[in-house]
Order: sequence, then C-alpha cells, then structure tokens
Amino acid sequence: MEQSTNILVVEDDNDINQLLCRMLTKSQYHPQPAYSGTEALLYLKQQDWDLVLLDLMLPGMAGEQVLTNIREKGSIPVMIISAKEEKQTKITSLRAGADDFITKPFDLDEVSARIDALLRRYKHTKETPSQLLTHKDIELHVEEKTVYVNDIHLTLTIREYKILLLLMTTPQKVFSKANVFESVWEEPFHGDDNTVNVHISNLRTKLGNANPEAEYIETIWGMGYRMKS
Amino acid sequence: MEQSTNILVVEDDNDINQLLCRMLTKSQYHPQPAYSGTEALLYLKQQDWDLVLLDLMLPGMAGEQVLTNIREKGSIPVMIISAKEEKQTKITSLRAGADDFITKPFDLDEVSARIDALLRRYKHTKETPSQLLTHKDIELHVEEKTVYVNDIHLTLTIREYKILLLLMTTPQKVFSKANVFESVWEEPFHGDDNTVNVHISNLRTKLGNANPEAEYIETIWGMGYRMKS
DNA sequence: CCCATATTTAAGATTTTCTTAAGGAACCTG
DNA sequence: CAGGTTCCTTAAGAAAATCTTAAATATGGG
Repeated sequence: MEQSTNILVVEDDNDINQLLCRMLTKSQYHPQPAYSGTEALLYLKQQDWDLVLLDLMLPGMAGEQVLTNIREKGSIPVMIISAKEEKQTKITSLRAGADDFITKPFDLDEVSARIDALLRRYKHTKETPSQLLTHKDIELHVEEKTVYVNDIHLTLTIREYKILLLLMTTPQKVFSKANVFESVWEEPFHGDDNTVNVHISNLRTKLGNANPEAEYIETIWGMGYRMKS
Repeated sequence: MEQSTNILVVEDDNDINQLLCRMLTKSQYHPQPAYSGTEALLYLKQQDWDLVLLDLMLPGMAGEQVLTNIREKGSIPVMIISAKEEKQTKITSLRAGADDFITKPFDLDEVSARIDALLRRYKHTKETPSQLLTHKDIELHVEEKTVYVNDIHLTLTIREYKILLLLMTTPQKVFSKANVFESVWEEPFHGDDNTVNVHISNLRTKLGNANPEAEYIETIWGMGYRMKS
C-alpha cells in the first residue's frame, strides 16, 4: 500500500516556493505551498505532514514561532531554509528543534538529498501501525475495522472493536480494567468497572460463537485481561 | 536510569579527532576515537553506538565503505565530516545513507548543534526494552505479569505475585513482615503477621512444585524474608 | 417522532482469593 | 533440656472479583 508523502513548503517568496514545490513534485512528493506563518498553522491543524520546509522570515508569524508550535505538537521533521547566514540563528534553530538548516542561496540537488535523508530516517522510525493484527485464528484489519475469526466475519460494536484492538496490539500485556477503560473510553477511570466487564463478556460471546473450541481473552484475577496464548 | 551516549569518532587527523572528542565530552557524551576505517569496523562490532562521526578519506578502509557497512547492519545516525567540498560527494553520501554532511573546516558549535539534533531524533524513537527479573531459574516478566520457574508457567494470585516481585526487586535485602505487609497490602501494619505467613507459605509451595530441588525464599528468624542465594 | 441498535446500569450467580484459626514444627535462650 | 517465641502448614468460612443476563437509557438515522 503506497502512501503519499506530504510536504508543507512555508516560503513567502513566490519564485522560491514554486522552485521548491517543483523539485518536490519531481521527486514524487506532494508539496503544499504556504506563504505565511499563519497559513502554515492552518495546514498543520488540518492534516498530518511528513516534513516541513520552513523559511524564517515570514509574514503573519515568524518561522521561529511556527517551529516552536510544531515541536509542541509532535516530531515531524523540520528543515529550515533561510537567508539568515548568521551562525547563531543556525544553532538556535537546530537547538530549538529543527532537523536541518540550509542557507539561501542553496543548491537544489543538495536540498533534495537532505530531504531524502531526513525522510529516510523519519519513515524508518515512524511507526506504521500494523494494518493486519492476527492472534490464533483472529484477523483484525485495522484500516477497514473488520474482524474475522476462523474466516467468519464478526459484527462488533465500536466498543467491542476498540477493546479487541487494544488487546491485540500487545497480546502479551495484561491490561487492567482501568487501562482498558481509559484507552477505549478516553476518560479518567472512576472506579466502576462494570461497563468494561459487560463489554468484555459481550466480546467473548461473539468470539466464542465463531469458534467454540478456542479461548481468546484471558482474565488475570486481580490484575486485568490479556489475549490468551 | 541514565544511559551514556556513545559516539564513535572516525578521523585519521589526530588534532581534529581530539578536537571533536573534547567537544563531545563537554556535551556529556562518551566519545571513542578511531583513526582508520578498519579500526572503526572493530568498534562497530564490539558494541552498540548512538552516533558515528565519519571522515571519508581514511587509511585502511574508505569512509564510503564504512558507511555502507553501517547501513547494512542498522540505522545508527551517521554524520560525515569531510574535506571533500565537491557537491557530488555530498549528495552521494546523503543518498548512500548519511544523515548529515559537514565540510571542513567546520564550525564546532554548528557541529555540536547538529549532533544534538540528530541524537534528539534518534533517541526519541529508540525503544525501551521490557523489564525482566531473574533469580536462580525464576523469570518474572514485569509488563506481562508472568512468572516462570524452570520454564514452567506459574499461576500466582495477585498477592503471591506482588510478594515475589517485591522480594525479587532486591534479592539481597531482608524484608520484615511489616515491610512485606505494607508494600503488598498498602496499609499500615497492625501487628498480626499471620496473613503474610500464609501467603509466603502458599508461594513457597507453588515455587517448590515447579522445582523441588531448589529453595527460593529464605527466612531470617526474627527479621523477615529474602530471596535465597 | 419512531424504531433499531448500542451502551450503560443493575442484579444475581459463579469463581477465585483472602483471612483467620488451629495444630504442629523449628528456633532461640536461660 | 525445657519453655517460650516465632514460624509454617492446612482447612474452612468470608470476602472480593468476575461473569452473565436483562432492563433501562442513550444515540443515530429515516
């Protein structure tokens, strides 16, 4: 499954922005131009990005501020492209969270190679959630949110699906009821575990209906649940 | 738990090698100098490294070859430091797997900042291994809350598990009954130790059933319990 | 608004674990 | 050696944890 690489190009100089976007397109990436710091923020909110090319001198919001904002939110690679030749700016940016710093005028091939290097490392370490989880004869297709047991399609409710997904992401791990609640319901656990109990029971029933021979979810008394090996 | 950051510095020029090592030491890293490509390979085989600083013109084996070797083996960050100013060498290296390319003469502060940026990204994604406690032939997997003795899976109650976990975290230490009670029950000790006695007895029985030859828990009369060596 | 479905709450049943009591063994001291 | 203290083991009843099912409530779509 081929996923496109989306790169945000934040550069107020029209010609340079287009130059960079053309280079990126030629490398099979999907560039999105932005001409101000504030415009960049809107795009950053809108979707995930694989890399950001960031000028420092921008209208609306300075590049330094955008970098800070990006770093507060996550770990996307950021390459600074700037006319500011000062050594101190370079070092401040790198220490503030930038992954690379290129000064204008730049060599396009070098920029391209450095982008590739950055993406190589980012993509290598970026956790692509496994698209298919299996355990015994359970198949859980993450993208499609479908579950098969013994090649039989299960109709799970969203709660049931999320519980099974949680357990199957780390089949050896014991998830306490509080863990399960907080992960699936995304609220603080308030001490009453009966809702979790009921959903676990419902899930067990559905799994068992598909294959009565097997047991899939194991209770560790006093501790919680895990996938049964 | 603080882990040291080990950086291999591969540079045949003595002065430059020392300069880099001093800078790294000042940044609290642990540098290891190597003066040839072949020497670098020996160190790479010997242990894991967090980053490699690599010159290209080296005796014994060219830096390009060392880079190829590193990339075949794993994903350690590699920063090339080279006198070769040619644009083509820079791009070839970056595309061959280098993470960064600095030309000599370099600015030490910039090198330092780039090293920090590289390590920041590398350390951010490094996985922390799951915790395992062992004593004699007992294996206690903390995350999974499972216990094996002599490769036999033990079914422990939560009290038994917690007592064993407590004793195995510090196998030399004598834990008084009050210690055990307060740690496992998380209540103030009220003087009656019979509950602890019973659980210790039950735990001993389960351990002994798995391996009758060995003794695992030792009583120190008048003081408490510890793991038997 | 009505209906179907999902979720939560409630209640009773089942399973597991814990605590306490009692008898006996082991250890320590005078 | 005897007596007192500490510890160990076993069994039974109580308590806690968990499971299942049904009823009540919430949600979303037509």
